[in-house]
Amino acid sequence: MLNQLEPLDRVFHALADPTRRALVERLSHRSMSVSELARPLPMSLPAVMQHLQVLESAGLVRSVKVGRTRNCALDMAALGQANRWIEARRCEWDARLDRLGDYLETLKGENDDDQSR
Amino acid sequence: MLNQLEPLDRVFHALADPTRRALVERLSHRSMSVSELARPLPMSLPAVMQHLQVLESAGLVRSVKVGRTRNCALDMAALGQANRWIEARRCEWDARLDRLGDYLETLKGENDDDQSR
DNA sequence: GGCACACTAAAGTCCTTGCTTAAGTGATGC
DNA sequence: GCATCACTTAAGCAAGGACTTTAGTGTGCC
Repeated sequence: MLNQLEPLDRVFHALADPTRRALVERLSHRSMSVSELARPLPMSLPAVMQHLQVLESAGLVRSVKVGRTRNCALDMAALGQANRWIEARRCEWDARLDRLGDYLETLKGENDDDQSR
Repeated sequence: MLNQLEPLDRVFHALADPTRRALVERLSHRSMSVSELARPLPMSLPAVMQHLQVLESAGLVRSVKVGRTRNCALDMAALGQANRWIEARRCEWDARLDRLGDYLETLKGENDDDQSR
């Protein structure tokens, strides 16, 4: 990774970890505090914090400190970015299949011409 | 990462690298040989091979050897998997917003009741 | 005030990644 | 046959990731 970390790098990297996906999954139901998120997980609280920092720097999670607790909420925008990249690939893929289909149609047409001659 | 690598882990991890996304992007236009994929990239051919192996083990790319060249093609199925995971999060998020909306409606209704008394 | 609670920061360890170079292997073309 | 082309394998290495433990910091409650 020679170049600056692009947003998509951070988003996909954040989602590549099962613990972080589990956090996102639970936050998609409702927002929670750090310790509430950490409670069911088989690791230390600092570890969970670090995962949350990864998610936050990817833009997937936003958090605000209220008193001594930090409340974490999902931010769908970053997920939307990832989604759009994937959708763009599908579009190009479909366009490719269309071109292939057109090409085959052309071949078929030429073949018909040959036969009608 | 204590547990076995889940499919989604591999897919998102594969997509987290800009070089690999570029490969997927070009393969979404048309399939290519390894050296054709490697030509524009500023790294050695073994490095590109390793990226392709990551993509292939994630199920994003399939390849067949024809003579002495290996032809690589995109496999949309794995991308679909990633897409579905993201969509599922969005659904849950929307459901959460609906519940919130219902709750606010309920409050409003109760408030109206109070006023009509 | 003072104790507990909810984080936060720092340092250290071990494993994985993303490259590199060098040395194969196995078709293709003359 | 033999050089060339298109990979393939292996080894090595610097950097980054996923934890840990230990030691703070700032709030809330009695």
